[in-house]
Amino acid sequence: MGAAPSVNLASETEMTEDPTHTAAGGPGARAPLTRERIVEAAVRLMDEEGLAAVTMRRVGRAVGVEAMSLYHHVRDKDDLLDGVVDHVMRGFPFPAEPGPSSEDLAAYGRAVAHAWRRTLRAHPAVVELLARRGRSARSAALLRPVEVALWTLRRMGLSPPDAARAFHVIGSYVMGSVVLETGRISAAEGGGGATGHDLPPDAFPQVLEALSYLDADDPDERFDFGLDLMIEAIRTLAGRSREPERDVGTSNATR
Amino acid sequence: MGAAPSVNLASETEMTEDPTHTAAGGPGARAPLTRERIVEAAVRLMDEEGLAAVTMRRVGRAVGVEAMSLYHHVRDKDDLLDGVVDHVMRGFPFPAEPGPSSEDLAAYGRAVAHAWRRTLRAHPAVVELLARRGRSARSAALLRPVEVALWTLRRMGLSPPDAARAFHVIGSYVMGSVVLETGRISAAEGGGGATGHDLPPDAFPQVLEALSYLDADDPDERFDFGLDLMIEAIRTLAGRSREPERDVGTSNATR
DNA sequence: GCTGCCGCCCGTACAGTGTAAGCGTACAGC
DNA sequence: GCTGTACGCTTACACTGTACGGGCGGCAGC
Repeated sequence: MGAAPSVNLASETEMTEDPTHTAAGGPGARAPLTRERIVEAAVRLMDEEGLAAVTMRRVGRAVGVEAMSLYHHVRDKDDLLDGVVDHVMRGFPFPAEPGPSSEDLAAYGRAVAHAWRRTLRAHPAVVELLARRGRSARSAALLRPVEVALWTLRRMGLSPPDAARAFHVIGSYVMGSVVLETGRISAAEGGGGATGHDLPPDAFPQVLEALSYLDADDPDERFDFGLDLMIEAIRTLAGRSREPERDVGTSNATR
Repeated sequence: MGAAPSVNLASETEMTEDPTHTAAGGPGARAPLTRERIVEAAVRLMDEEGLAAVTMRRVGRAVGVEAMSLYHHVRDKDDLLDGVVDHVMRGFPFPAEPGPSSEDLAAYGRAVAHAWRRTLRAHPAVVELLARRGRSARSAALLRPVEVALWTLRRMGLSPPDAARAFHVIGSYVMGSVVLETGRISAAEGGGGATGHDLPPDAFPQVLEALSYLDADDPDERFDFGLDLMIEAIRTLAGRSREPERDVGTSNATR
């Protein structure tokens, strides 16, 4: 966790926030209650109890304040959620700069994809937030990793339109795998097949068999399986795109 | 009071489903209000105004009934949403049976992926529902397309564990692409950059350029670009898997 | 006919949501 | 001292899901 709050004191969520106005009589304000503290509390709540638990009143309680007091630091709830996305993306673990060789760049691309995956899996609910707001939540913290990913694809030899396409493909894959996996997880812990109708045992044999394999597999290896596939394809595509020797970056858009 | 629905609201309403108490001479009950009608109204509401608009009261109004009356046909709201997923998946457009050749099977696989994509894009909110409930919503209507997809992969020559993996990869891609695209769409129609801070013009040049390409591209072609990539990879994987003397262990086949 | 009965629908009520409006108070500058 | 301002609190309103109880209509038995 790159941007982990060093304070880390709490260990207790809900009520631990003390009055705090007893502290120093100095010029300091009384227990700041900054926007950042609010956002951090919201992130914690989201990670621990899901997006539905992120409620103005719950967040307020977590920072020791009434709900309406939050509105002095966030415009409304959407603004708070934008702050949550921003805060999470500010923790994006950028990999170390790559070398110039094709293998280095491929490895770097893999590392960037892993960083995305790690970030999203650490806070699965942000996927829902990203899907919900789509384009409106475009903070610098969110765009920087996108920029790096696109830059990497260009460096691997893709033309601008191909880089955009490749980013969309890989991004979709990363996003979707997080959706599928965390959906699975939350359902697994959710209470042991509550709804009732278990699947009939003999219909859907393929599904039954596949489920056992999916459960047995390591999700990370499964993810790499698909990722390697795409990176390999990108390298061939790049090679084709670079055909006219030095001339990088022009045309060759449509295959 | 209860006997006079003619005076009843009817004013604005959602869309005034149907009169329900026409004629009334026959032996018929008074417009059954079956679970199916409720689910259909919920789907319509979800498609037109988003998942947040699916409210017991709103659904009730759409079928001409008070909210509490719905509870005689659905256990609770989650049950209703399960019904929504079920109803949508029952509309899955199964492609025609394939021939036995490898090309036919590949084309069939493509068609199945397209059917998934079409179904999800027609009702984008079900992605959120699937992600939220994950495993608990496993009706026959949902599992049948999964079974077909797995069956197709097996037919293409994949071993059971490879078929499971490939399904996960392609499924993630389909899911993710729908998330990205519909997120984009809903944001585009959502009100013209409401939040405020537009991105600084010169930072993130790659992002800016990529956005223009992504907007210009046809989403379906972009989707096919990634899909073909995966199907091609599957065919090689299948060929390798079916060849006994060639050891499958090359780095990404079996791990 | 009448009398129960029972499935369906409604009205009311309660806890919880986001947030608009106004009040109280502690500190800054004078 | 006084005053303006920033911040937190209280109250209030329109919503949400749903527990509870009551009423109305069509049925079986007689």
